[in-house]
Amino acid sequence: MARWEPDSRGRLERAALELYAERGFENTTVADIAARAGLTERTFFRHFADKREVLFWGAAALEELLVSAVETAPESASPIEAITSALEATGPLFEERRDSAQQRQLVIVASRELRERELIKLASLASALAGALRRRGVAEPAATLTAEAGIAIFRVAFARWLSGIDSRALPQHIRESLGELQTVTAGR
Amino acid sequence: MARWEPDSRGRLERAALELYAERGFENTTVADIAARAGLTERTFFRHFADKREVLFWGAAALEELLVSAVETAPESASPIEAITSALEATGPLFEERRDSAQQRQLVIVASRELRERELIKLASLASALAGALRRRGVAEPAATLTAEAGIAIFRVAFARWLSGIDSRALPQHIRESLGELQTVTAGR
DNA sequence: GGCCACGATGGCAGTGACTGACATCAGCCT
DNA sequence: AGGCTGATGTCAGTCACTGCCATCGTGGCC
Repeated sequence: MARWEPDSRGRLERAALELYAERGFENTTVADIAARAGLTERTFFRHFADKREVLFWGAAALEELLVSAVETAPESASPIEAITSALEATGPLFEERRDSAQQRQLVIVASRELRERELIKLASLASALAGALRRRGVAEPAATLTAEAGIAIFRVAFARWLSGIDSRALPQHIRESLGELQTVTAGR
Repeated sequence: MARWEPDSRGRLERAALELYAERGFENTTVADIAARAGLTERTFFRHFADKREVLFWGAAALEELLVSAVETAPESASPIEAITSALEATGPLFEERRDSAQQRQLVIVASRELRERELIKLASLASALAGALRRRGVAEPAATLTAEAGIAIFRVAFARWLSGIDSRALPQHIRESLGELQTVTAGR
C-alpha cells in the first residue's frame, strides 16, 4: 500500500490546466489547484517553481529535441535549413496532441503573465538554437539571427496550424512560413 | 507652497533604477524604493502597475514613434524597408542616452523577471508594427513576419551598439543586421 | 524480525507584492 | 467663506512563495 496516491506531479498539472481554463489564471489560487489534486500548497511549490511554470514543464524536452536535431543535421545543410528541418522534426510531437495544445494555448493567450512566461521560454529556445549553430561553426551574429528567425517562423506556423484555417500538418506550415519570411526579407 | 515635493513619479523612477543597480532587482523591496523617494509604498503602486513596470515606462513612447514612422514611410518602400527605416529613426532617441541605456540594460539582463517584461514589451511592439504594416496594405502573415524580423534585427543591433565593440551609430548597426538577416535567410 | 535512513508530504510561520476602502489637506473655483 | 479635487497617506487584507521542522510508509541492512 503506497503512502500516497501516485503521480502527484501529473495530478497537479491536470488540476492547474483545468482550473486555468475554467476560471482563468488570475482567478485561480495555488491553494485551489492543490486542493483539487488532493495535495497541499507546499507540495505544489516542491514540484513547480511558481504558478506559471506548471504549464511550461515540457519546454526543456522540446529544447533538447531541437538542439540535438540541429546538431545532427547534415553538414551540408545551411544554417537556416538546419533550423527549419529541426523545427519540422517537432511535428509528430505536437500532431498527436493538437487538442490539448490548443486548450493550453487558449489559456496562455488569455493571461499576460502566462504570455510573458511563454516568451521567455521561446527566447531561451532561441539562444539554445544559436548555441547549437555556433557549434556547427556558424559565426555571430548570424547564429543568433538565424535562430531568432527560426523562432519567428515557428510562432507563425504554430499559430496557423492551431487555428485550423487549413488542414495541413505543422511541418508544411513551417516550410510555408520560411518561404514567406524569405520573400519578405528579400524585399527592396 | 506646494503640499508635496514635485515629480514624485520621476523620483520613484530614479530611486528604483539606483537600487536595482546597487543591490539587484530581487533584493530591493518596493518599500525601499518608496523610502528613498520620500514616499510610501501605496504611492508607488499608484504610479506604476508593478515593481517591474518602473523600468519600462518609456516603451509606449517608443511604440508610438515607430508606428508613426512606419505609417508615414513613402508608399514606394517595401515592408521590410519601412520597418528598418523606422527602426533607424529611433537612433537619435537612444544615441543621446547611451550611458543610461547601458546601465538599464545591465539591470534588466541581471534579472529573469525583468527579461520577461522586456520580451513582452518587444512582442507588443512587434504586434503594433504588424498592425501598421497591415494599414499599409501588407497581408498576413507577411506583416507579422516582417515585424518580427524587424524586432530581431533591432535586438541584435541594439546589443552590438551597446556593447561598444565598434563605435558606429545605432542606425548603421541596424542596416548591417538587416543585411546579415537577408544573407542568412536566403541560405539554401 | 527489528532497526534505520530516505524521500515525499504536511503544517506553520514569515516576507513581500499588490489591492481596496477610507482619511487628509493644499490649492483652486465660485 | 465654503466646497471640490487630486495627490498622498494609512491600514487591513489576500495571495505567491520560502524556510524549517514533523510525520511516516518503504526499502535496505544486520
